[in-house]
Parts: sequence; structure tokens; C-alpha cells
Amino acid sequence: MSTKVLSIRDIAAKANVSITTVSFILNGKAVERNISKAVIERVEEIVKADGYKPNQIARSLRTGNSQIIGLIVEDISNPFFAGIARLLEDKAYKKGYKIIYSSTENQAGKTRELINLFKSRQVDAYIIAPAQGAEKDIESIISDGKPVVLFDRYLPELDVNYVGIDNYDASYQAVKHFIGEGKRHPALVTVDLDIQQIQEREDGFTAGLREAGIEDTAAVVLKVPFANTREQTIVLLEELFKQRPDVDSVLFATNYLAISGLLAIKNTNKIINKDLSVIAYDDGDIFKLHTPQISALAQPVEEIADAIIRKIFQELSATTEKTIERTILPVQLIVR
Amino acid sequence: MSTKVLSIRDIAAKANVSITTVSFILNGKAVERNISKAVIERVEEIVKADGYKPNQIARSLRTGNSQIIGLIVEDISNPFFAGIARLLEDKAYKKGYKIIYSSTENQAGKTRELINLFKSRQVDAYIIAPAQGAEKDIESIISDGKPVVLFDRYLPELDVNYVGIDNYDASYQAVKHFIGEGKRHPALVTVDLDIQQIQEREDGFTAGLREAGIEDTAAVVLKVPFANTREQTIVLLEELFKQRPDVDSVLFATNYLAISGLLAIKNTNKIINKDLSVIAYDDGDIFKLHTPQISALAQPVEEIADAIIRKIFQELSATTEKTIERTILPVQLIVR
DNA sequence: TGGAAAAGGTAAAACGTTTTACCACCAATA
DNA sequence: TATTGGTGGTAAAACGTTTTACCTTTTCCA
Repeated sequence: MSTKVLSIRDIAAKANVSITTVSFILNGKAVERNISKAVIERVEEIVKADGYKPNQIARSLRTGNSQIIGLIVEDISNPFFAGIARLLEDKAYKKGYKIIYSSTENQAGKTRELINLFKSRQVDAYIIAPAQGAEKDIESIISDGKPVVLFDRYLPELDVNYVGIDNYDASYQAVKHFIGEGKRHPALVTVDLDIQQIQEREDGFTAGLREAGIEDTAAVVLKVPFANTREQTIVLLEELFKQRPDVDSVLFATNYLAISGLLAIKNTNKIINKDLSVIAYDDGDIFKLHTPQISALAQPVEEIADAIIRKIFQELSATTEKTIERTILPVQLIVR
Repeated sequence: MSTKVLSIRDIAAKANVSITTVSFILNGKAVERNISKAVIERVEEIVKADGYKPNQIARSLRTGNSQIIGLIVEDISNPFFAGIARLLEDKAYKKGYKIIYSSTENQAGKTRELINLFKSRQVDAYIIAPAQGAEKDIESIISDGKPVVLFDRYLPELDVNYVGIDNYDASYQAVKHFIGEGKRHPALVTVDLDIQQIQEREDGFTAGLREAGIEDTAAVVLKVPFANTREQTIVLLEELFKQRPDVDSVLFATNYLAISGLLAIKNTNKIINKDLSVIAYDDGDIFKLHTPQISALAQPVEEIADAIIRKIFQELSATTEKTIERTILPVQLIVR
């Protein structure tokens, strides 16, 4: 078994040239290095016939780059991140790059560990949905000169590329829609994470209320603990609906909160679209399929992935000075 | 910027020992190699203080393994695969391994390409939901001596580890349930892929029918083209319901077919649980949240991931001869 | 006709580890 | 007093590439 895997040395021997020559040919430097047509063809033939593939590890060691992009997210099994991951994967693959990913569970400690691990693997670029507290580590890869793009969540004190959505405006649109429907007692169900993105979602919400002249006491903002299990969250929400029967509309600040929320509503006697208007962040099949269908603030995932990958490759091929870019994409309220 | 990254050489110099010594200490071979306690402590101190991390690339080049496991699935954004990926990631991480993944879109060509890519990256082990036609390539990694575990779908002619579910029995249970409800005209909506797993889902279905004495003509098996868009599939299903109004129960052979199916049913005047019983493969939030809730054949994802990782690590640490293992896990019909 | 430039190539260093072989010293033993 | 065996280490090869510096031969042109 285990037929010996070929090295550049084998190819060179077979073609009766030096490994230098083979290397030049393989890397498209043949003409520039004045290798004769005859030799080029001979070598290419052998490479093809024998199915020789250069050892990427050796190549990485020598060149210092790996053709790998590191992706760090909170949880790869979250449909939003899984969807982005898939799009990034496709786009990167077309340029000869692969993705290596990891989930952080939003822990700065794990993020640090991952960044170090990726560093030691000589990852060429980083795409990160960062946890709070990872600033130092992200700074360190930036100063290594590696391209870095943050997405989904943002670290204000960091001078770094970012692709995200206009969370403030999204929440604002949602409230506006509630008001337009004649609702006077909106609730925001959000998470107790200290993340810019989450804060913006709240700010847009309260701004919308204020503009409509709605008193703070007429509305509700519930911050669900991040570490809650789904069951705990459902209980919490049922209590909310019991204690505040006046609530006539709910905006859920994340897709998983919306799912817990819909399950909780099932357990109450409230009827969606009659007693209660609902809008969820992040569109998904689940909201289309729900009866009644649930309105959603749809993130433009394709555009997000595009913007990320474009910036990454721009920097990877940059000879010139890099410029920090912040891309804020609009969110579409899909009314159902 | 860009503070020079440390090498083992720097540590050795600082500690006034040879790099050999540092290497032994770092790899836990210090006692076995009779390094003095004093030196061990000195080196470990410096390593810690300077935050030195060995270059994994160099290590891989020398040792021939990478501490990376390759994961090849059809589509990482499918919740089933995303969920498995997350579980595998966690379990692998605990043993110091990372996952590198890719989606094949069920194309043998892409699978081949990926395997070659992974090979050139010296991936230590492979976890694959294989496309038909990738047999040769999978054989080649097996004969390289690398651990391989297939899951979700199976290639009969290959002598290789496999973790899967009892598809035949699952479908059989579903039909049995339909019959128990008094249904006499079940339909199976499946996909036109030539995959063992899919075939078994059909076989269990027809076996159930036969046992209940239901004529072939009373039931329906619809094979949806794999390449269909969701919209095309919905149209196809609407036609089905129109042409075969007698259908009183439907088993969907994949989660995405179920979603299309539920959307199609929305467009008809059929009422689920009254006119039509529905069971879907792969449980998910979406079925719990649907009104009415949808019964599902729940794959034991945690157990699947466990079985995969257990086998992988068993082989990675195997000194002895490897033995092929086929693990078939039971599926639970969750009636809602 | 002599010198420069172009054509066609190669040897060897380097990337940062692990690991094999070996060395020097000392104590104990026979 | 040689020999053995442990103790505490090190030098150098090897992993498979890329790349720098250099070499020889031929062609061209003034």
C-alpha cells in the first residue's frame, strides 16, 4: 500500500533537469527565466502524467504564506454564520484559497487562542466576527501586516476593516412599521451582550419610539442573558407577556431569540398579527414557513460576503499602502 | 510594526542551550532525554514569558502530520451539516486538532480536487459525506494510511469506516405511522440522486407499503431533480398534489425537500394533519415552530459526531491493525 | 574580432522544526 | 584499572519547497 508520494525531486530526476527548473516552470516563471520551450513541455508532461502536486506545507514554510484564510465566528451552526461561511468558501476557493474556521462562543479567551493557533499556521488573512475583549489580539495580527476584516460586530477602538449592516436604521425601520400599524406598545427582545451591533439595534429602537412620541414606560426592552438555554429564554419571555399584556409588537434582535420568542408566543393566547406584530432580525426559511409568516429584517448576506472577500483580496494583492474601509450595508424590512 | 516572530532558535539562544534541548522540552521528552530540572524550568519560563509558539508549518513539514482534520460535505450551510461540523469542531479542538472544511455540491470532480488539496496540506484524517464517483480518490487516501470515516452517505464498494443512520427503518417507521393513522395513500418525496442512503429511504418506504398491503398504484414516489431550484421544486410539488388528490400523507426524504414541500402545501387548500399527514427527515427548529408542528425523523447528531470522532482518534492513535467499523444509529420518529 | 548581452540553466541556502546519532563527563563496578 | 552505564546534553540531517546568486554557451553588433 501507501505508494510513495512524489516530490519535486522525482520530477526533476525524471525530466533530467534541476529542481530549480521544475520549480520555475511550476510557478509560471519559466519564460521570465528563459527556460526553453522544449524543457517546459517535457516537465509539464511529466507533472501531469504523474499527477504531481507540490507539497503545500513545504511551500508555506518557504514562502511564509499558506493560501489559507482563517474564519472566526461565534457559532458555525448558526444559520447566518453558516450561510456566510458557505459564500466565503466558494469565493475564496475560486482564487485558490481555502478556509479554516472556528467557533468562539463569543469568548475573548477562545478568540485569542484561535488567533494564536492561526498565526502558527501562517494563515494569510483573517475574517472575524469578534468577541469583545479580543482587541489586543486583533491588533497583533494587523501589525503583522495580515489582512483583517471584521464583520457582523464591530470593535470601536480598533482601526480596522469592517463589513456590517446598518443596525440602527434597521431597528428604526421596524419601529416605524409598528407605529404605522397603529401599535403603541412595542417591545425589543435583545441579548445582554456588550457588543456595538447589539447596542445599535437598541438605539435605533428607542430612537424610533422617541420620534413617535411614545413614552419609555409604554415600551419594553428585555435583555436576555447570553448564556441562557432556550428553555430559560422561553420562560423569561412567557413572563414578559404575562406581566406586560399591553405589549402589542415585538422586535427580536437576533434570529435565535426570535425562535425562542415564537415558541413562547405559541404557549400564550396571543395571536400573531392580531394581538401582536412580530419582526425578527435575520431572515430565514423558518420565518417564511411560519404561520402566519413573520416579517424580517433581512441581512444582505451575499453582499456582505462579497464585500468581505473583495477587501481581503484587495489587501492580499496590495503593493500600495492599505486603506481602512468600513462598509455599512442597508437592511431590508420584509413585511409579511 | 511587525515585531519579528520568535523561532526556537531565539529561545535556545536566550536560554543558552541548543535548539535540540528546547525541542525536547517542548515535546514533553525532557525527562526521557535526561534534561536537568534546572534547564527545563529555565526554558519553560522563557517560552512562557516571550509567548513563543512553535511554527506548525515547520513542524508539519518535519513530522508529516498537521493536526488538521479535513471535513468534506455537500453543503456546509445545510443545517444538518453545519450542526455536525460544529460538534466535530468542538470535539476535535479538545484534542488539539482543527478542522478544515469544504463543500462539494455533491460533485465527484470537486471531491477529487478537494481530496488532492487536502493531501497536499498533509491533513491527518478525513471525514467525508461522499459523492458518488469519488471511490477511487477515497481509496487513495485510505491506502496512504490516513484515517477515513464516511458519514451520512455510504459507498457500498468501499471497505471503509462509516457512521450513518438506519434509513430503511426510519422510512419504515414513518409509513407504519401513516398506516396507523388510517392513511392509505402515502407519498414519498425524494431526490433523484444515486446515493445508497437515498435508495434505502425509498426501500423502507415501499417495504412498509407492501407490508400494509397497499398497492403500488395507491402510493406515489416522486423523485425531485437534485439540481432543481427551490421554486422549481415547489411547482413540481404543487402539480403532484393537483394530479394526485388522493395522497393523504407525505414523507419528505431530506430537510430541504420538506421545506419546499411545506411551502407548496401552503399554496394548496390542503390542511396538514387533517387532509394530509407529514413527516420530514432531519428534525429542526423549523418543524417545531411550524403550525401545526411537523413530525420528524430525528437524526441523532450528537451520537453521529461522537461515533465519527471516536473512530478517527482511535485510528490516529492506533499502533495495531485497523479494523473497519460500520456504525448504524437508530432514528427516532418524533410524532407531533 | 572582441566584448556585451541574451539564452538556458544549476547549486546551494533558507524557511523552522524534529530526530538520529553521537559526545563528554562522572560514578560505580569488577 | 579498565569497563560499563547513567546523566546531560549537542551537531547535523532531514522534511520539500522557493529563490538568490552564479555559471556556461551562444548570439549579436560595432
